[in-house]
Amino acid sequence: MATRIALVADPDGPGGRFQRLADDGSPAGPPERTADLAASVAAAEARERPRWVWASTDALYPRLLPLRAARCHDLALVEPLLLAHEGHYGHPRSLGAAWARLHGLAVPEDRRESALPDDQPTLFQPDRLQLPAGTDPLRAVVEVHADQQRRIAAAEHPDRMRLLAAAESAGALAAAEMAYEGLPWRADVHDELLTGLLGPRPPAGVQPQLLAEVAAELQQAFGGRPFNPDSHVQVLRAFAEQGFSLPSTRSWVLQQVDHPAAALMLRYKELSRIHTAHGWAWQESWARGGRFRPEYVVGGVVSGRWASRGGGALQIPRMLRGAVVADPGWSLVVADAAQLEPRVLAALSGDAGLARAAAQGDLYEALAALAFGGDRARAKLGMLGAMYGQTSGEVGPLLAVLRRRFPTAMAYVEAAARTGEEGGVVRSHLGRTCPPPSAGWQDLAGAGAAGAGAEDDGGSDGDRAVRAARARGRFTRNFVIQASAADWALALLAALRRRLAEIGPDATGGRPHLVFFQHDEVVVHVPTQYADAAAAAVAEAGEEARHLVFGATPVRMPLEAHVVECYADAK
DNA sequence: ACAGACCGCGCC
DNA sequence: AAAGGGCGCGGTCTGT
Repeated sequence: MATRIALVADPDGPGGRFQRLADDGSPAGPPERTADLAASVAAAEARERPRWVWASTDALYPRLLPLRAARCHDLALVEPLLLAHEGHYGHPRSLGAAWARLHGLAVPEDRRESALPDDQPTLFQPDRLQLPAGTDPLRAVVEVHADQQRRIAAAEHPDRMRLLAAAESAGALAAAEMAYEGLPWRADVHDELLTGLLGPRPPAGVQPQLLAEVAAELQQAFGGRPFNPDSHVQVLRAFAEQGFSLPSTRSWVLQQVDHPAAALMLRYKELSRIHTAHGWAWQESWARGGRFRPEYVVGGVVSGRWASRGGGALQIPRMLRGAVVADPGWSLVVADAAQLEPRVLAALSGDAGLARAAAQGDLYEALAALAFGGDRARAKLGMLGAMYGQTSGEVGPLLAVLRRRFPTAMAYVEAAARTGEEGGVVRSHLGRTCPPPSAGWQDLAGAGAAGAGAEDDGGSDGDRAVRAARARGRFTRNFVIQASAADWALALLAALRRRLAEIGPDATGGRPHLVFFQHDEVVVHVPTQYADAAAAAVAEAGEEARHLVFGATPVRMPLEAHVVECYADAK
C-alpha cells in the first residue's frame, strides 16, 4: 500500500499544505506547510510515490504539470461513485458538498461552470472547493477522505470499489496529462484535406466554394427557388414538391430516394458537416500550435465513459485523421480493443459458450461458427441487438438463436433489462451504479400500472408507460456492459500510464505519453526508438486490466497496437 | 436577442 | 407485433 498524503494548494501563490495519512485515512503526522508545492510533490514522488489525496485533480494537477503524480485519490470523483452506490444521486461533486454532507450541513449548490469566464478552459480555473468560510481545507480533505475510505470498505464489494476509486482517479491524472500534452495535429495537412473537400479556405463567415456549388446545384434540382439546405423543414417540403414524402432528412432515408437532388443533398450534408464541425473555425479554436487540446470530462457519462467539452474530442471524423501525425523522430502507437463489449458480456455473465467464442481473436467469427452457420454478419447483428435491446426486423430470430446457444449471457442482459423496467438500478462490475429513473418516469409508471386511459397522439398512458419502461430496460441492459467496459478501459489507462512512465527518456528527455483516449482506444506519442516498447506496454496493460477487473476469466480482451506515423494509417 | 427544444450526424 | 445503448456539436425553429 502506498503512503497517502493529503494535499491542498494555497488559493494564490505556489505554496500549500499537506499531511501524511495512514491507509484508513487517519492522520499519520502533523499538518505541514510548504512554500513550493511542486517541489514538495516532486520530492515525495522521487522518495516514495505516494497516493496524493486531494479535492479535485482538475483543480490541482494542472498547476503541477509537467511534473507527474503516479497516483491519487480524487475526492470529487469518488464521492459521486459512493453516493450512487449508496442509493443517492444527483448531488454536487465539490469537496464542500461532501464535507457539508459529512457534517450534516446544507449542501452548497454546485456552481462549477456557471460563474466561470468563458475565455479560459475550465481546467485551469483555480480550485473552487466551496467550503464554508473558515473551514480548514486540509482538515476537510482529510475528513472527507477518511469518510470515503470507510464507505469504500462498506461497499457491496470493497475490493472492487477500491479499484474503481483508484482507476477513476488515475483517469483524472491521465486526462489532465493529455490536455497538457495535446494530440499532435498538423494544421497544414488539415488544410489540404479541407481544401480538397471544400475548396480554398474562405474568409470567416463565407461559405466555401465547393459547398456553395453543391447548394446551387441542389436549388436547380428543386426548380430554382431559393432554398436553405440546412433547414429540415425546407428540405422536406422541396422533396414533397417533387413527389417524395419523406419521414425525415436522415441520410439513410435520402439514400433510398430516386431523385437527382437526393445524392446532392447527401453530398451537401457531408461537406457541411466537415466545414461546420471540424473546419477552419474549429482549427482556430482547438488545434493551434500543432496540438489539438480537448478537455476531457472524466466520469462525464453515467456509464463511466468520458465525455469532452468543446472541440468534439471523441468525434474526430475518420476523414480527418490524416492530420494526426507524429512529430519528427516520434511515432504513434494506436491501439483499440476489438469487440470489447461482447467480450465484457462474456466475462460478466460467465457464459461458457460465449466465453469460448471470446477466447478467440475474432469473436464474431467464432460466434458465427458456433451458432450462425458461419454467417459473421448475422452473428454480429444478433449480438449487437442483444446488447442494445434491439429486436426489430431481422434481429428477432437471431436473438432466439443466441438465447438457445448462450442462455447464461442472454439471461444476464435480460435480467438487467427487467431490473431497469421495474425502476431498479444496476451496477458495473466494479460497482458504478446507474441513475434511478426520473420522477417523470415514475409518474408514468404509476399511471400505467393504474391502467388509466387518457388518450392523445402518443397513445394511452398505459402505452406510454410501457414504452418508457422498455426504454429504461434498454438503458440498464446496455449499462451493465458499457459501464463494465468503461471499468476495464479505466484500469487500462491506469496501468498504461504507469508502464509508460518507465520507458525512456531519450537523449533529449523525450518519453512516451498518452495523447488520446476514446472509450476503447488509446494513442501514445512516443520517440520512435521506444515505439516497440510502448506497443508492448499497451498489450501488457490490457492484460493487467483484464485480470484486475475480471479476475480469472478465459475471455480475451486483446488490444492490437499499431506503430504508425499517422493516425489514419492505423486501420 | 436569447434560451431551449429538436434534428441529424460524428464517434464509440 | 414492435420495441436501437451512450455522448457533443452546430444547425434551425419556437417561445419568451
